[in-house]
Amino acid sequence: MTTQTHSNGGLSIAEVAERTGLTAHTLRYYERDGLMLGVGRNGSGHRAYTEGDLGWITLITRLRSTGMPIREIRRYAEMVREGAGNEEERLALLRAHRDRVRAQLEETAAHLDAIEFKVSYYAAAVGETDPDAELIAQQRRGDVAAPR
Amino acid sequence: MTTQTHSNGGLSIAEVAERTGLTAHTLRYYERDGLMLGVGRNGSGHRAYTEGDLGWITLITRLRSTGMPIREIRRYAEMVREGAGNEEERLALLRAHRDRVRAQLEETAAHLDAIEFKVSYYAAAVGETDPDAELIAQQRRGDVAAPR
DNA sequence: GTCCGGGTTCGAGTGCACTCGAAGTCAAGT
DNA sequence: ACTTGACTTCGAGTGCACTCGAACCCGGAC
Repeated sequence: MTTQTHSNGGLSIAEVAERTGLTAHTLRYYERDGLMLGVGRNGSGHRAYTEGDLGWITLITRLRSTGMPIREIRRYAEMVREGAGNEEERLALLRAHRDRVRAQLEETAAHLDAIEFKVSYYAAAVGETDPDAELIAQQRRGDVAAPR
Repeated sequence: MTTQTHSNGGLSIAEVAERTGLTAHTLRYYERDGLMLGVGRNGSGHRAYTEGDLGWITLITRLRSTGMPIREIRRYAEMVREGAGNEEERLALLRAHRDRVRAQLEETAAHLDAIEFKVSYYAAAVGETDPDAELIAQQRRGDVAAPR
């Protein structure tokens, strides 16, 4: 059997798992838990994902990996399922998350700085030249621009 | 009773909890789990933290909040407790973590971009002017420099 | 001398996000 | 007809990092 759903009515769970990096178990779990917008079935009762579902899963992945809890994603999914009329609420939810992510990003950057410093310390103690340490020192001094 | 340990022999667990933002429960848990370097006790058997302990807890917090698992912090603490001679191994551990944090930071930044985009989309749909969206658009165009 | 607040140890409980196993179905291949 | 393998649902189990409760102790205030 190919992993393709018959009569080309969509993507099988195995295909979606491969493309998204999630497991089939996790995809079913998300659906059970109300995170999906409604996944269709084919003649044999197998899930048939659309390209739109793929995009939605990508969004879920972004939200999850930036720390949004499952239950908040579920709330968002519920709003989307309800259809037009609650855009303001969706916007508020997304903005709140965006603000958290921004803060988290800054905090992580600060922690990273401290960790870099410690690495430099050990590199010096070990007598090994840390190529990164010198680069960072240059950036701090303004000798070179920070990358990206 | 003040929360200060008697005869000024160090900081009480309550003081450390307040200063670090961790709970007393968590501080005991970290010690039990081998994350600390050896916390002293006073005459009554109460923990008496030093300023050095404070610094170490700060490091643990940074490592934890950047995603280092407890057991890896324990490994690091063990090496520090073993004393001089394993600096190269400590360095390797820190570098590996640093690399993960760098990667994580980039990934989060990318996800944030996508979320910002979605916020702009909804802001436009709602007909509300998103002050941030315009700023970001300017940055993308190069009209203004990105902050910080 | 009794009370009280805050400390102590030990072990069990919680919340989150998966992760897995069991038992059954279904369509295609031989 | 039978086997195979990927799917289905359902519910239970796992790993991580705390988090909490119970039972006890100890030093200072009243």
